[in-house]
Amino acid sequence: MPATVLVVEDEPAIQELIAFNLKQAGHIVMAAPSAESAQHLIKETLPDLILLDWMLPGMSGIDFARKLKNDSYTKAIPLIMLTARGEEQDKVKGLETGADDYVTKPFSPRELNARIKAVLRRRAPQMTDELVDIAGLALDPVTHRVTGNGAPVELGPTEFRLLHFLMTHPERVHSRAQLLDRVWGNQVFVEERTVDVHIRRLRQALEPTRHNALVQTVRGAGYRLSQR
Amino acid sequence: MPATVLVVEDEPAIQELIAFNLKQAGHIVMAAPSAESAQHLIKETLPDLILLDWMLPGMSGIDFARKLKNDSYTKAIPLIMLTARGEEQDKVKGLETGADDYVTKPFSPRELNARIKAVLRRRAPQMTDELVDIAGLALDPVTHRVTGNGAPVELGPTEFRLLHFLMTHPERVHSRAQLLDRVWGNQVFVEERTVDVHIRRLRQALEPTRHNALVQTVRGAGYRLSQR
DNA sequence: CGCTATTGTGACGTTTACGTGACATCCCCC
DNA sequence: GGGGGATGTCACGTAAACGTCACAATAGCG
Repeated sequence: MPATVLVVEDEPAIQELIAFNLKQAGHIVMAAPSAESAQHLIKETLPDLILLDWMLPGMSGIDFARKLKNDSYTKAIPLIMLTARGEEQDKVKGLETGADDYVTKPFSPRELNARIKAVLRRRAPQMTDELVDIAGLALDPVTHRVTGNGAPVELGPTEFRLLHFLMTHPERVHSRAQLLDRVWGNQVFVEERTVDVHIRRLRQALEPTRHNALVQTVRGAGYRLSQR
Repeated sequence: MPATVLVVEDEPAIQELIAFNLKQAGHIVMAAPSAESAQHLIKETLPDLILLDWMLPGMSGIDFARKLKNDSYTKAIPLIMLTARGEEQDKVKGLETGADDYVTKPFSPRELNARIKAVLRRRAPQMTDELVDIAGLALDPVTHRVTGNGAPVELGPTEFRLLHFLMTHPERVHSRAQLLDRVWGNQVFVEERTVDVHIRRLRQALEPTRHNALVQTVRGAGYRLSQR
């Protein structure tokens, strides 16, 4: 949930205000006063989100936005434009910047945070919402329910995500590092052995329906979910 | 017949105008400035109606409409296209892609509301007006009344909408963010924990008839309405 | 058959998420 | 303009979930 946000804004006061708020919300903030200086910052750090002021010295925000959306390297980065009231009617009209949202100055910190959250949520990697069923073990991402041969299985959030990932990638060995990446998220610092503990908890929960045998240990490599 | 409407429109001025009018008419409004950003929003919130601008940055409104109508998941959602004057010759094309109606810019709020009402009446008998009954808990959207085993249940407006949404989308787990989108509207900036408070008030109101057990907490995920 | 690297397991302290009551504010109707 | 319901937010308590460790068990290897 904490994201790296690049703020491209030439007015120091506004820039600092935004930065302060974003930091409060737990995000990592980078700042650039112009499009030019923002360029290599983007290439270097690949922020999760860019806040781009409409009016900038040098290359305007519009042109910069267009440029970003034309570059395959930066195209996927969500973009929120900051516009001042009065600029919208004429200038926004007909533009094809590909911005994901707009915030009109003056804005409240709460509004900004909400919009950021919304934009980040929308590009969230949606794992398939389809029901997975392997050997009588069924996991439904929509209802968040797991059943073994019809009998309900109780899982904690992490065990649920772990099982979901294993079931959507069966027959394949996953190292602890890979599991940490895909199940925990790549920006967390946890011991690799923690995976073992959660695997155990998962097996324990699957024991009543004998489905625990599906979760297999591959010595020296990691874990695997397999029917055989 | 309050409905949740998604407005896909890239010009903030027009977007805000439409949103204002829809809210006046009692609808819940969500907005997205592009087809790409609208996609996730649709999957998450299942709006009752989509207002789609003809001209959009990135994927055009036409292509997006076609895509929506080809997806079984979104096919049933009524669609109204917004076209600018001079694009009229394309109306036919728009209707061919599966749009249920079109509105030409500039339009009057009255016209827009009328067309929305017509489309909703024609297309969505399942969501808007029908009485919902789950395990003896009955909710009537028309009379705005809720009864548990015949006994009246007193709810505030927000709790009513919350319960209505949960009852029309049962078994499914809804994150706090999704509930904020669907029950509050995503242009309202409210803390996620507020959902908890309203869930509690809802449970409290349902307590006398033991129907509070229908509202379940799914730790780390959200809330769910279920018989089991 | 014994040694060692690797994994299983139980326990424990800490963190996080949720439930709950209180409160301040807003808004509408009287 | 004032009173009451509705709403959003905060603070606090509790219970579940988490991560880590220590030690036991196991498998693989020579």
